[in-house]
Amino acid sequence: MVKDQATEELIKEKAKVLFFQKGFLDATTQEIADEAKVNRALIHYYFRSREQLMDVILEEVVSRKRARAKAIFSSSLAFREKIATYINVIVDQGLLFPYLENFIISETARDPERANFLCSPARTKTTDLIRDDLALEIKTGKLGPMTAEHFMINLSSMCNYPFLAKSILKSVHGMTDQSYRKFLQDRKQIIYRAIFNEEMPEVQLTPELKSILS
Amino acid sequence: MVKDQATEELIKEKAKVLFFQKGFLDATTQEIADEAKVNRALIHYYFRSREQLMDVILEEVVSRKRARAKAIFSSSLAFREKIATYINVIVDQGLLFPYLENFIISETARDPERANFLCSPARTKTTDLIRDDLALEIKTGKLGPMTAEHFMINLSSMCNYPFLAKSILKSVHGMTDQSYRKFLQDRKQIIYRAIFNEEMPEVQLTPELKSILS
DNA sequence: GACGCGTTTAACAATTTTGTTAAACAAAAA
DNA sequence: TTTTTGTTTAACAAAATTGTTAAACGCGTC
Repeated sequence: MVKDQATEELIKEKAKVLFFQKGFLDATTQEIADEAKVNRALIHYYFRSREQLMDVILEEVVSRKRARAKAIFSSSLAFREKIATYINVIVDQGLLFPYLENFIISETARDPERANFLCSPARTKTTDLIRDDLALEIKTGKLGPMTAEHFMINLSSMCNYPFLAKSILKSVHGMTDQSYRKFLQDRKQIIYRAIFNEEMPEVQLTPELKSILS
Repeated sequence: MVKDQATEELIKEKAKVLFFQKGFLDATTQEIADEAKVNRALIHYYFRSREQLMDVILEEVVSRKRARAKAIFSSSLAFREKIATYINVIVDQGLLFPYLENFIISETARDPERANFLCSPARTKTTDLIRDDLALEIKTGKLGPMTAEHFMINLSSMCNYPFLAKSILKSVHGMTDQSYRKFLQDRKQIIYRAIFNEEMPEVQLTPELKSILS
């Protein structure tokens, strides 16, 4: 026999619900166990320690994020379509898992070592995948001069920050949950136009790409 | 007699060092006491509970942030100079207190109630202070159409996110502490150009404004 | 049915962390 | 000098949280 894949997966899934959807970023092992309706000791049985459970979850979610980005940026889409798709995917994911970015940010801030082995510079970087396209945009004067790094960080800043600062934004601008969601939908257009100063195009995704991003 | 202002202040100051500069976002009362070289019970004597100490610190730092923004955006500077100044101030503050944003984000995420009484929509909002200027920029075609809210959030996203994601950015792009600081300095120009698509102007601050922002 | 094996549970132990309190201390007031 | 008031300390208590363990359980196999 092997370890019960189902239970192990259940624990991870329910922990993710707590972290990414309910926003209990410092949920205790007991709270995780409760959410999964299992005995707390099982968490230690399958993951040894709370720390290791966190590591597994962090690794999974960062991998997935990276896989998505890679799929988009190495697809056959036109450059601006890639960006449009990226914006759509990030914002949609944010709406689905509102605290996922908070989790990543807070875990990597708590222990920067984690970031190192999660995103070693040796990996395929999205910045490398867009460098040529970006250079062309800049050369033809369609975009101001900047490195691929700055470009990607501008992009992900505008996509992610509104989720990180959710409570503040909601209260400063007096938004309800509903108007906040509407606001985030609008941002897709806004972000694209902030970057390219033109309307965001409709993008047809290949079924293959669609499935990777779902 | 009154409570010893000096000791109370010392505790707050040292707590801020831990939170904002050293990045120990979940420092215990003992660690705070150690940093301030005082007995842990003093923290309870002056602030009653850890929670209340956190509240006081959060309130102070958000107030100060808001005061700065208000000073800039109600100054006599030209609109684009205001933005240039804002970018400079935020990035410089970030370099000085690298984890300050992490603190605000994580505290307001942990308990959204806090955000409500920190930034009630009744207050003077920076968005209101730029609305007219922004409308003019848009009307004259210098800027794509967007609300003041989206504009401000684009701006603060690009200013703040790089600090929040510090560890990830450093490790993805293989930066040292030094090259990361250089990178952030460069961003001032980059952010300004991303918004206005032109070089950032030199701004002369009035001595009064200078002192508020120091 | 008894055995073996992975899974699950309840109970326990250890640690960490917060909060309380009584007493010591320092300095100004009486 | 004694008293009073506010400050600081050490010791204690209580709660929360993580990690361990021995026993119970379910189930397929001998």
